[in-house]
Amino acid sequence: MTKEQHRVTLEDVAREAGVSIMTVSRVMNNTGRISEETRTQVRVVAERLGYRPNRAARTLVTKRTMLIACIMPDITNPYFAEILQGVEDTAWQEGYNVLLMNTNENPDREYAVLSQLDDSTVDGVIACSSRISDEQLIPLLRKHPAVVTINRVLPKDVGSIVLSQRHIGHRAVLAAKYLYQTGRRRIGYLQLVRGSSSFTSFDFVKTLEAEGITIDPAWCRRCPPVWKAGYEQGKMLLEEHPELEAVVGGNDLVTLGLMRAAIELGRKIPDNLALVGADDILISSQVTPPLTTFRMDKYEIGAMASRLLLLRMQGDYTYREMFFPEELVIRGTT
Amino acid sequence: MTKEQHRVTLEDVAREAGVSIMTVSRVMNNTGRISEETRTQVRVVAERLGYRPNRAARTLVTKRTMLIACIMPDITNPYFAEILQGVEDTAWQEGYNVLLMNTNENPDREYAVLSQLDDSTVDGVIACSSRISDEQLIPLLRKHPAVVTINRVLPKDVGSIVLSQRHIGHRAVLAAKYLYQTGRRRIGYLQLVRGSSSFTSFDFVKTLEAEGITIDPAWCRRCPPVWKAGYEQGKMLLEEHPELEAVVGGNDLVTLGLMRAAIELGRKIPDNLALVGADDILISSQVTPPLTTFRMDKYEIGAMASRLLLLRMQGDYTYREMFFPEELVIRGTT
DNA sequence: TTGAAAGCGCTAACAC
DNA sequence: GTGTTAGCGCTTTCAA
Repeated sequence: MTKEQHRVTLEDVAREAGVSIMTVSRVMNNTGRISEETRTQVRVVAERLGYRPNRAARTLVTKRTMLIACIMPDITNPYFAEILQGVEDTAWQEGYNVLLMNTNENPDREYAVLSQLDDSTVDGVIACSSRISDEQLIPLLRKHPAVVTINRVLPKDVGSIVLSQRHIGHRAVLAAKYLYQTGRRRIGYLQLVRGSSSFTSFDFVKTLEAEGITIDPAWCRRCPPVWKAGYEQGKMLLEEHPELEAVVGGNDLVTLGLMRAAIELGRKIPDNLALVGADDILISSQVTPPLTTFRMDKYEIGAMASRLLLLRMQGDYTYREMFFPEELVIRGTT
Repeated sequence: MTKEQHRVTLEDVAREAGVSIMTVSRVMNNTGRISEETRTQVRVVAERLGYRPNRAARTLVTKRTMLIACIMPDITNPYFAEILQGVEDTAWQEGYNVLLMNTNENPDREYAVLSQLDDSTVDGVIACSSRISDEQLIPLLRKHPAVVTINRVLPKDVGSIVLSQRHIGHRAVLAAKYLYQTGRRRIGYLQLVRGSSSFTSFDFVKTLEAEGITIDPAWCRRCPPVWKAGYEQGKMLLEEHPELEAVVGGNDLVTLGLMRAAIELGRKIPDNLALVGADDILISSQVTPPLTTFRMDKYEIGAMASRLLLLRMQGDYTYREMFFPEELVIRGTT
């Protein structure tokens, strides 16, 4: 396309149609009272000239960008990809486009992204599974007119929230309890390292202790939330602690990484080692043996986040908290 | 955050700092010659007031949005997720944000998305694995100042392209030839249905015939590019044609769906049925047996698309064509 | 039902 | 080095 081409503006259409630019503007936006005659006339001319409203000009005066930002730790993690799909579909249906800000599990990048963002860029922001601390996150979110977080509790005045587990670490504890019920005693934990307050090994040990389940802190290991790290950290964990009878993973990806390592180390799953994941991604049901994990409606989590954001963008600042229950899916690894 | 809050503008900073708004503008953009003294003075005031440039206003005058659109068939397909990651990382490094337009494998939605987009919304567009026909796609792309496609050939004046196989269907043919070499004769094909010109069963049969390999068209089946469809269509294909010795899949997702169906039907892989996929997603290496498929650098494909787009956005309209070679990865299914 | 004027917040171009 | 002026293309407001 030629770069020098004059962009068709309201003025061009108005001149050509023999009306004022206000009339054209009204026709294009379906606002105000316009005679049927003028309306069609303007429509025809606009069509012929190929008129397209200039988004920046409109935004400058209306202060609405029709854009929302979605901040995600890692879109190559199927868990997040599905959530994003839900976010985007719903936003699209309501006439919004999504600015994707993938942070690659890098807290610094998340911080930079959030700092860069402002209300002249987007009308609202969805922050999914933030990897930065409340101390950093909350002040940044406060600067935005409309905010929804996924998997992060927020002061009620900052934004609405969507959660996929009752409390952080809730699934890990459920998993351990289930493993205990099935007779496993030496239960390890692959804790996700996320730059933000997460459910630590300490929390894991303490919580289970209260339930009468004893966990050796040495059975717990910190691990970045990606497959390769699960494989590497999992291998080290199993080598150092061959006595482990079971491991709970922070997400399915790391659990499957550990499972691969376990198989290479000659462990027989589930007899020799039991495994529980956390978010039921497709791959988990397809490996052998299939992974016991927690299922939740990821698409709907994303869609709900979009809906809650929409409400806020429309001026309804009621705090809302949606909880999507997780369901233990028992498969071949336990 | 209070909605009524007055946004800090250049004027506010200028007044407060006792200079003109142009001086502030220059300081904020690091353009023109400004005395060190004024510069720091302005910076301090801007900082104190929390000044943030208004993106819409800037866009209105500069005609640059600093946004690129990335149109993708399905971000829950790990193949596309990785490409998108490459696109976004590279764009981000260059100061651009990415507008994600996921079309859910729906050609109508892709058409709608592309029609809606214009140069007041984004500075450039990357269309990945378009599912609409050239007749629809090319005219829409021509309206954009800067375009790059992934996996789609384009007239040289429309945009640059990034390809992950030599020709459409190239990998399927390579796969069939490889299967033939390993002794398989009755080779089926799970052809991706994509609303756009794809490599059809007819092409598959014809091309292989020229190589001396005979394929019965009844062994070929059309299939939407998602796991579930691969499972369903795969099951029907195998039930109707138990004589099949091997199947080539249009992508890894459908091939793995078919593999699941095959296992349920009691087929032993690879002895009783051999399988070849097409894009080596993580899951393919983790299933049992691991899938023979083609490997390519998906992240780099996306990153390259961003780079080529950047060149065009900077006014270098040289047509460029990048080809990322695929590599056959032989694993347990053959 | 239509139009004129003003201005959103910024930068380009030119003056001083 | 710094300021003034003139818009970018649109919608809001008010007048006709």
